[in-house]
Amino acid sequence: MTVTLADVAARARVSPATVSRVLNGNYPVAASTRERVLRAVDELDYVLNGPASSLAAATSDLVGILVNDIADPFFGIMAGAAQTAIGEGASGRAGGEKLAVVCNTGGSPERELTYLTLLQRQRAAAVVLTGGALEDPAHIAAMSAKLARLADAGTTVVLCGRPPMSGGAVTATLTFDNRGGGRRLAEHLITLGHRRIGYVAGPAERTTTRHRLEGHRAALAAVSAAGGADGGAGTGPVPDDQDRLTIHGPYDRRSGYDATLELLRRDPDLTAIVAANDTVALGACAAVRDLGLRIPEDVSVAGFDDLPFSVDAVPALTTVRLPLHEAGVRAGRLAMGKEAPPPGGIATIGAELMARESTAPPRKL
Amino acid sequence: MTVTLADVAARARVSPATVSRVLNGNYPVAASTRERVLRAVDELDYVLNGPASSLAAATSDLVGILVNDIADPFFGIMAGAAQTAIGEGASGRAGGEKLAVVCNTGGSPERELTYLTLLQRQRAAAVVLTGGALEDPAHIAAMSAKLARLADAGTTVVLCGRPPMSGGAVTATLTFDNRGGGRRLAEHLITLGHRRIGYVAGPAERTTTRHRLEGHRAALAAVSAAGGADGGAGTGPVPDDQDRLTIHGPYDRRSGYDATLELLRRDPDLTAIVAANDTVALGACAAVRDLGLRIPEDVSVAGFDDLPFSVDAVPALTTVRLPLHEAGVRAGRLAMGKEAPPPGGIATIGAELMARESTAPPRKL
DNA sequence: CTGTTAGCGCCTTCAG
DNA sequence: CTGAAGGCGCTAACAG
Repeated sequence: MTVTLADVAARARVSPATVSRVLNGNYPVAASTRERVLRAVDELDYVLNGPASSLAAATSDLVGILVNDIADPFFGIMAGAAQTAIGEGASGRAGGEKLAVVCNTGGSPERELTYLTLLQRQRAAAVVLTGGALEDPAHIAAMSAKLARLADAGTTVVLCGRPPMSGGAVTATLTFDNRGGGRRLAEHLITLGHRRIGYVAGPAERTTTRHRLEGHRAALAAVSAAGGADGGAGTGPVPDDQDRLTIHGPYDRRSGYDATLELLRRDPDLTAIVAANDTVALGACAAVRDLGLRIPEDVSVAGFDDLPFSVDAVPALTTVRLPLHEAGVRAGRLAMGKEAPPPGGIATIGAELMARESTAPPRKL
Repeated sequence: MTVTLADVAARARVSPATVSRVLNGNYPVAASTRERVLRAVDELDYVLNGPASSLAAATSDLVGILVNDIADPFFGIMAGAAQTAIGEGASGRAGGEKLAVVCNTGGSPERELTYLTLLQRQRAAAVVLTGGALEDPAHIAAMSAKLARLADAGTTVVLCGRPPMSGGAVTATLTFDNRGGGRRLAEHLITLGHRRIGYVAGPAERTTTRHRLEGHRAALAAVSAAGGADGGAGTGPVPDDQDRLTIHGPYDRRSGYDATLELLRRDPDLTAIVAANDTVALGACAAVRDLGLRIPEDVSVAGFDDLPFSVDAVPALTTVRLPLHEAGVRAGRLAMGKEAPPPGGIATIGAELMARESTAPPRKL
């Protein structure tokens, strides 16, 4: 029924071994012979049997890219970039094409592990893990173990937009400067004069959430430490119990909407809201408006990530730009071994403040 | 080095065949034996060799989901839903999990074909093609041939959000009513009194683009046909040369921005702009504002798809809702054979008008 | 219910 | 540069 390598060999009047060699292009073959084989392949419409060749060669051309939420452009942009970087470089049709493939964990630790097992089962050539990680110790241990096993089965492991992991299983790590971004964003607001700032954080237990929040609080703490001197420039002191001004929730607009309503209820004097990311910020904006308040005159709002739609928000959203595309491309190249890992295996990717119209000095009281 | 099925068999003191049977769970095995085998699997940390089992069984647990642009939530939502529908149903750890995997073609016909070949090579269990198709005859022929080959190699083929293809290779098709959606959106504008409507279309040669545009024009043609009677209700007659009021471009905000500027230059009396999708509409809104015009007082703007951010646009975007999540889930279930194909293999999925604040009656002249 | 026996289709030494 | 032979790890009939 299905045509095999042997059929091609027969038609080209060579041995199966020769056909294999021209198909893999990793061994010298006479040009005329190659020609003949290629023609036979075409005529027979032959397609290599992946499982068979993976079995024999003990490797496959599968590369897995794990994302937390495929419907979120944050991941879509990185994954698309990585996939492109992995897929290209193979000319024409058959070559050493890798099958770059994205797996959506939905943020579930079980699914993350399951996908890794499935990928291990397929003997994947490489695995790229994107986005923030869960901080649960049990899960971290399970992940480390799994990655270690993948690594010594020959799978390259790359982390993209995720903090470094201990244990030598990871080939390269590209980590975002979420802490620095959070800090710069807070400093921007502080400079504008804000002191009472509400924070709609991402899901608890996630590294991204924690780092952004830490940066934010560090900047505020610096103001408090400076005391009356600097504090006087803004609208009063920095509130003591930051926890009361922080609400955790998922990375969606609903969370931003609900949390903002609650935050403004807890403290109607808030002059600014910082959101976990741009999507959440959109929800926050909607809530502020529904309360009859203006942005930024009454309340400033800021996001994180600088997704494509953020510049078109009204008013244009102040946010922190992460070079998602570049990071994805680099992760893809790293996974393919097309690029040397950074010194120490870890590279930190900068986060740049994008000050736009959704933030302004607080209204004079 | 790596532990194999035989190792597990030895440790559990059974034959390899028995181990295989408990792992695949498709054959009766005594509970006590199963227990013993499972324990051995755990102790040895055994992971099935995918390629080997695919080779022997002549099938694999890979399911491919092809998307045109993974960074676009339109595809992300469908793909995520499909992936979830495919992945679930397998309890615990090892079971008959499918590896649902998304492949990003970037809208390139070559990559679409390449991915199909790669999936064919892996002997994928099913393939889901999402989103609009290219109308190039050569590409259609190549796709039909490729899908036919996949189908008779036992791969299930499902189309999701894509028009039906001739040839019996496709198991099921879920097609969006883009034409009806385009028509209803235009009718909405016409009812409001608009007659001079600019249209920022998607890429030429794509079915989605054509269908939405056809619906739009059909509605306008109906007004023209009605003549002065109905035409008198709006701001003048429907312009003759619709082509002049239509500009094609990619599905991004930049395209919406640039095209809107050009459209308004060509005809400053335009009272409404319809965009190919919501992302494009955002760009159109930005252009309208940058021109110093108000939405919807001076110019109405409408999108298509109803992506999550559209309700938070300012003003909230009038658009056409496509049930992307539901369609994705259904496509996933169809691909897994968990659901019977619709009668005739084809189901049309409705598109619902979401009238919001970005559209209003045109300003009186 | 469980063991035995053959391959699945290809890659990879090893000769020539 | 090319052919011959063995085996990758697993599943699928068959027996028992």
